[in-house]
Amino acid sequence: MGEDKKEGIIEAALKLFEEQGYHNTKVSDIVREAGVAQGTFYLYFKSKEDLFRSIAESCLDEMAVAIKRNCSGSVKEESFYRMMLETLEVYYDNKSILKILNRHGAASSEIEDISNAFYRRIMLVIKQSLMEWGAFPNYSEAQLEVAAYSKIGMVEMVAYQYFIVQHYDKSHIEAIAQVLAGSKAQCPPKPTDVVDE
Amino acid sequence: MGEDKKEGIIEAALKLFEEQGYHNTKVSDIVREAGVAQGTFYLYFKSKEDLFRSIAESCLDEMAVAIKRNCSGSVKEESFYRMMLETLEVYYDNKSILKILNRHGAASSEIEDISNAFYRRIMLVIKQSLMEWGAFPNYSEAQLEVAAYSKIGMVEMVAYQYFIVQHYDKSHIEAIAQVLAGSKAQCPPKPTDVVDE
Amino acid sequence: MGEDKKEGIIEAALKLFEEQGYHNTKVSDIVREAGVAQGTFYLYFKSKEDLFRSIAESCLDEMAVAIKRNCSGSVKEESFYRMMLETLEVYYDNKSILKILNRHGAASSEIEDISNAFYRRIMLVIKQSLMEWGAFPNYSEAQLEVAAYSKIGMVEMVAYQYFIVQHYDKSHIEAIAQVLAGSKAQCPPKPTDVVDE
Amino acid sequence: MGEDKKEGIIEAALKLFEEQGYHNTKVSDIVREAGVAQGTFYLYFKSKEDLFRSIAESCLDEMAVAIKRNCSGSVKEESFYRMMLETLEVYYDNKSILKILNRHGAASSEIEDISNAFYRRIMLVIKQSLMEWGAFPNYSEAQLEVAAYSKIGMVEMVAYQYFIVQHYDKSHIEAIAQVLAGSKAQCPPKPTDVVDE
DNA sequence: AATGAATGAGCGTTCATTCAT
DNA sequence: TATGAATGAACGCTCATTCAT
Repeated sequence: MGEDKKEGIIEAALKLFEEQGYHNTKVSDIVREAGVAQGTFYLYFKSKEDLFRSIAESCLDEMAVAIKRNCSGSVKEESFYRMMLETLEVYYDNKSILKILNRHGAASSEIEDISNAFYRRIMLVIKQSLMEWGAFPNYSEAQLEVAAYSKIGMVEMVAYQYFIVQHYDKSHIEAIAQVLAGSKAQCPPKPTDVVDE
Repeated sequence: MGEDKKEGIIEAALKLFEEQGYHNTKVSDIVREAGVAQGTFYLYFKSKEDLFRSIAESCLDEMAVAIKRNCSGSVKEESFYRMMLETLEVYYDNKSILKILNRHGAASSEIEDISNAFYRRIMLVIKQSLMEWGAFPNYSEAQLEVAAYSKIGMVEMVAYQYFIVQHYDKSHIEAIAQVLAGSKAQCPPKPTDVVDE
Repeated sequence: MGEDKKEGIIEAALKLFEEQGYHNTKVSDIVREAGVAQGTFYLYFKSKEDLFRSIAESCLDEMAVAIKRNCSGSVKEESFYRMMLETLEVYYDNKSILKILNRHGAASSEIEDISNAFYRRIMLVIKQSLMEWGAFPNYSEAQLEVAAYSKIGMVEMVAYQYFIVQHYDKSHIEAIAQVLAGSKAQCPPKPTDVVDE
Repeated sequence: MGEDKKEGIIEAALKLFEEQGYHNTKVSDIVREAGVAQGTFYLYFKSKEDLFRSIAESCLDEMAVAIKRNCSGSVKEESFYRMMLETLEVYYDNKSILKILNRHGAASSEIEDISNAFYRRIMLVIKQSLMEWGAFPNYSEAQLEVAAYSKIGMVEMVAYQYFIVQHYDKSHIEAIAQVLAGSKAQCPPKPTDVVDE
């Protein structure tokens, strides 16, 4: 039953942080949303920032694990397209944390560190794949890292622009991945029922 | 004379926002740093957020103008490399605002809108260039937009990782641009005196 | 068996109150120290203050009884010296409660009343003795009371200064009592290994 | 005008601390009593405890100065009687702080230190006088210190019992001092209009 | 224009107490 | 009797903003 409450607090916080950002969300908002008392919050988290750190940590870890699982070892023909696709899907599934961190910032240097560690982790996965594929045979390690970071940047920016700013749903992922992979497949036009706000 | 004070406040704020973020910087910090009185702040800015908006607006506008100037019309051989290089340089010169927005977030939906408008503006510049170059002759408008956003994502991520997280100086810009442009030139090894923290 | 737990709580509280004072000691500290659950506390005490009252009451009562026993009826030569000595010993043996009340206060008017009643009780014992000894044959009742209170003040201040502030051990009690009694016996020099802090 | 507010806060705090004790007095009580805003409090004091420390420090310092001024150098016939009288008067005039510290405790180890330093300071003044008077020619330094502390204890206890618990007014000071000095003068009976509570 | 003392709404956190098991 | 998760009222403190000078 205790873990139920903890889960409820995390879910409430995730929702509110996404909607209004970390600084605009009060602990009182979170506990009201979660249906628990003010004091209950502090049974499970040392502080509001501790909650955020905990959420960021677990979400980013989950993302890193998923990306690693999806992107490693697949040395097939369309490898790069698949990597983009799988990574986009992970970003889609975790757009809450993406939105929170991108729109509202890290809120503390500890969370910043966690975020930076996340990027480094993904970068290493991608660098590893690039090496295994022999994609850039004459690149140095340092160059491969730049290339890997640039792939992350591509995915993150389009994920942010299309999933968050423009509210695209999952049906466009493949078309977007094809563009990122350099393929020429048709990218469907922006749906008319989805308006930028 | 009044404009001197306004400039002083802006500079102080830019410095402090970069060092500690928007939410950790108090108006009292800004006026102390600027050497003016508390009340003077409100002669020039409606609120703390108004100051941030004003800073974000002008910095991003400056960046957009610089990128447009540097990236438009240059239909030469190494066009894409030049675009990456020029854009990286603009990012380097404006790494303060980049750091503030990436690390600490937008702090209000108005600033978010400004930020999104900035990306859209840059995207249009790049899309225009891609069209002029005939880089992707059979891409639809929508696909070109995805491609353009992905370029911005590349630049922004590497600019963040190398200029901000790893404190690279300007001397590495060309090498990084070459990787982003897909060139094979040697990327200089990470300087030993610069450590990731 | 329940009384074991009650005793444990009282001992834990006495220890913690002495170390950190009443206000700095949480009920959760006490139950942790006593090794019982939070709720158990309220089986034995109405409230945290009720516990303190209970402790103060029983300690002060014990002291009053001891002082009365030691100081009454002994109409011998060195009467006054013996009174000072015996009282100092009682204070020494109860320096915990002395420290709590002197350093950290009464914490409620009820406890204040208990403390005041204690002093009045001791005062009456001493007044009685003074009368029996004929120490101040021409003093009025009121004057004897002032004299009695002044004796208590003497003992309490030196007990506080030497037993609590300066951590003197029992071996100096006689020397101190001699000074209080106006005797000329040698007061041993302050031990060098005990430093005022 | 700023110092007016600071004074107002100090006076309000002194009054409320005396009436209800440090822990029962909220900052909101103090500012309401002083007629200033909540934030104004923190213009003049770092914290609630800082205010208490500041009050304790200045009151005790004032007392120490007054006692030293009154008790030093007067090597006349009735020296000891005068010392008791003057000291009682200082205690009477500062019964607020006496009441606060005795009834409600020191509230922090820093304030405890200030209090202990006060006692030591007074003790040294009294010891000095005892030496100058040749009151105890064959006492060691250590014995003189015990004697000095015992004098302070006498005064403090009777001051507490008569000025605070029993609300005696200034008219009884001389009679009390005579008893403390060992004189035989008549101590007036307890006034009937003043009741112990 | 410039000042800086004053404001007060608002928030994160604590902790004595309760109650279902 | 014993537990310990849950409660919620209460408080110290912050800081963006105002305004009399």
